[in-house]
Amino acid sequence: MADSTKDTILDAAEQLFATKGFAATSLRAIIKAAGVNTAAIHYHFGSRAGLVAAVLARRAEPVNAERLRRLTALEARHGGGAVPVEDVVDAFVRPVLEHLDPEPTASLLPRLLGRVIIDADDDLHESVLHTFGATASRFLGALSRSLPHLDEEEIFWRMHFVIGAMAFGVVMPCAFRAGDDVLFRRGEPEETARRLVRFAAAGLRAGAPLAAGKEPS
Amino acid sequence: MADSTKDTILDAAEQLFATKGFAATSLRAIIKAAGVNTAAIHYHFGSRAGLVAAVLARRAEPVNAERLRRLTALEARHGGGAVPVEDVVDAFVRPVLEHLDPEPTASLLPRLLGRVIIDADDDLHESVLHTFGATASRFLGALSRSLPHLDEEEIFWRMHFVIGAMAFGVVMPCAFRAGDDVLFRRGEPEETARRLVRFAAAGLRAGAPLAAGKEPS
DNA sequence: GTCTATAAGGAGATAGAC
DNA sequence: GTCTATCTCCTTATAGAC
Repeated sequence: MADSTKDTILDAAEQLFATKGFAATSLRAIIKAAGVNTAAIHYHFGSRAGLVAAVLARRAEPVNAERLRRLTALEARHGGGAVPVEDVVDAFVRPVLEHLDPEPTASLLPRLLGRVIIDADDDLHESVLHTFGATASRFLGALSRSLPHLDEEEIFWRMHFVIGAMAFGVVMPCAFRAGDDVLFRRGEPEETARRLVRFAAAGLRAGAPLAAGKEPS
Repeated sequence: MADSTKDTILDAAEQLFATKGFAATSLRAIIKAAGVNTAAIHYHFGSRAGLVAAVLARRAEPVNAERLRRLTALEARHGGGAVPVEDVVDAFVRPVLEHLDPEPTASLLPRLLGRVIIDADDDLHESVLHTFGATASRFLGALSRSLPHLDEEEIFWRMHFVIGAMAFGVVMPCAFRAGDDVLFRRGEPEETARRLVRFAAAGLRAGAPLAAGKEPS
C-alpha cells in the first residue's frame, strides 16, 4: 500500500473530473471525496495542474496504446495496404467505448476522455495535443490509405467530426427526457459502439464535398 | 441608449463565455471587460445564472427560429412527405455555421452554442433542454420520415452524433499544429458547412447497425 | 508522509449613498 | 441607474509541527 493516498486522490479526482468537468471541480471537493488531508494533493502532485495531468495520463496512455495496437494488427493483416474504414474507426473508438456502462457513474474513463477533448481552452489544450497527437497522426495516415478519393484536409476534418460525435455521445447523460418521460436510455456498450462505428464510417466514406457523385462502394 | 449598460454586459459576457467557457468565466472578468460597475450585473440580471440565461436566449432563439423556418419551408416544398436528409441536416447546422469565421475571435455565436451543448452538467443542462428541446423534436420527426428504415432510437443517437460533430468542429481552435507547422486552418464558413453536411448526411443515411446491407441510395 | 493552521486572493452577492 | 464599500464563502497554495 505504498501509494495508497496517491491512488485514492487519483480515483476521487477522476470521478469528479469525469462527472463535473475540470473547471468545475475544486481541489477541496477532491480532498473531501478522497477523505485525505488538505495538503496531500500538493505534496503528491505539486499543484492542481499536476494532478490533472496525472489523472489524464493514467487513463489516456493505455487507451492510446490499445488503439495503436489494434491499428497495427489491422495493417499487418492487410499487408500494409488499405484497411477497411469500419475497422479503422473501430480500432479508434472501441478502446474508449468498451468502458461505457448503462449506469452513468460507472462510465468514468469515457467521460473523462470526452471531457478532456471538450474542455479545450484552459491549460489542458497543450497537454491534450501532446497526449493524443501521435495517435491521431497514425490514424489519419491509415484513413488516407483507406480513402484515397479524399485529400488530407478533408480527412482531417472528418476525423474531427468523428471525435466530436464520440465525445458528445459519451459525455452526455445516458437518458433524455420529454416532459416527465424518459425517452431513450443508453444500452449496452456494444450497442453504442456499433451505432457510432456505423455512423462514423459512413460519414468518413462519403464522397468529397464538391463532387456530385454518390459514395463509392 | 436606454439599454446601453445591459447590452454592454451581454456583449462582454458572450465574448468570454464563447472563448473561455461558462464555468471558467467569472462575473468579475465580465465586469472588467465590459467596463461597468460591480453591482451592474446583479442589478440587471439578478444573478450569474440570470446573465447566462440572457446571453444564451439572445442568440439561441433566433437560430432555432431560423432552423424551424427552413425546415418548414422544406416540408412545404415536399408536400409534407419525406425531405432529403441533406436538406434536413443543412437546415439544422447552417443557421449556426454560417456565423463561422476563419478568425477565431469573430465566431462568437457558433462557439457560444457549441459551449452550451458541451458544458452540459451544471445549471445549464435544464436550460439547454428547454431552449433546444422543441427544435430537436421537430428535426427528429422530419428525419424519421426521411429515414424510414431506421427506428426512432437509432435516429435519436445519430442526431446526437451530428450535434457532437457540429459542436466540436465549431468550438475547436481553427488551426492544428504538428511541431511548429500549422497543418490545417479553417476556411470559409461555406466550406466548413459543406464538409459537415456531407459527413452528417452520409452518417445519418447509413444502414441500420445490425443490418448487413450497404446504404440505400 | 501526514497533519493543522493559515496565508492571500477570487468568487458571487448585497447595502446603502448618490 | 450607477457607484463604493463590504460581507461571506471558497479557491489554490504553503509553512511548520509531528
